[in-house]
Amino acid sequence: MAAVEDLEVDVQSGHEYDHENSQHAGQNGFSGVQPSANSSTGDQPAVDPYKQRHSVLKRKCEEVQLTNERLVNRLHHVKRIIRRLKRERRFLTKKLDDHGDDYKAALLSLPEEVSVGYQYQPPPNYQLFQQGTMGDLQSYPGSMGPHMAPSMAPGLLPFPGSATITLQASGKKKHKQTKSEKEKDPNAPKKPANAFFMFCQQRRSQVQETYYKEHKEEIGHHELTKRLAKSWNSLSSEDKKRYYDMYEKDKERYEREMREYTSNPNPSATSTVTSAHGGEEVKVKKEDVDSGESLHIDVESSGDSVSVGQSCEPIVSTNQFSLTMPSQLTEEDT
DNA sequence: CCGCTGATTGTTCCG
DNA sequence: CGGAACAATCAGCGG
Repeated sequence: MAAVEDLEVDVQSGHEYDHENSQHAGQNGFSGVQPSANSSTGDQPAVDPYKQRHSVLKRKCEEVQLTNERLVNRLHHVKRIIRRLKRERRFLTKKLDDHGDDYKAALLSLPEEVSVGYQYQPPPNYQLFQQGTMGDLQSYPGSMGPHMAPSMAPGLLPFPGSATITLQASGKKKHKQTKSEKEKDPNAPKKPANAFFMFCQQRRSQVQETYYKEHKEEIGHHELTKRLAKSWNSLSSEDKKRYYDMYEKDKERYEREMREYTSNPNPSATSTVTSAHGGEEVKVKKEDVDSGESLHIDVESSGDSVSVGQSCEPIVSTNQFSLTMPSQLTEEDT
């Protein structure tokens, strides 16, 4: 990658030019083989300068290829580390929740510091860990033990920002051909939105409003998603439980619709039932008049299951609450 | 104009 | 078990 920039090579010496020297070089970069006053070309008539150049370039290409392979390996390794650390985080937060520890306040400052400079923050016990006085880390689920800390050292991620971007870009990547190509019926019931998505649907407009008040401009959707994720992560477990319950309700809805869909794959019937999905509920509450009808239809169509209707109510009520009490919600956001 | 991308977390499914 | 896909959202961008 970066080695491509340094392809100006002195053929005779094999050394790379620095940029100052290369200014004296010929325009084609072949100055090393150009006949000069001092070079006695007659001494080495058999050596083809182009072949020399070719071999040097070939060597350079191999080096670049090697570097790329190393980077790819490193990428896989870092991805594994990230997964393990996520597992560890889940484990630790669960433990802290079990102990009733108020760790959320301490966590709030961390993402900001990380987001500003992508500086690696060693965990509190990192020094103890390095000194070998903390063997407890081995008991973490998925812990890599002694290998974890060195691999997360800042020196191993020379381009912190780019590393993150690369991971995310490669992480998402393809939803092109594999599963979706099999049979993606547009009339099939939508998958249930998970707890975080439920949370997003509820809080999206609030965060948008808050941002607009603060910055006098519309929030970008990526920034919006980041903020939602941040506030989701700072949510207490009982607050999250609300949304997990909503997910369970929506899952019941999904399973019910799937049963109907598999037994009677009638496009018109299923499409109306699908409107009970969480995403529709959010759209609904934006438009006052239509919302009444939509909500009504949702509850009616759900028939025996009151669950969908129940899951609707908190959303609407919270949103109304947000409109009347914006200040408190702003506090919640921050 | 249509379709893809990205930013996020959590769940499910497949190899 | 790991990783991909997929749920919502929509501005921005490319073809």
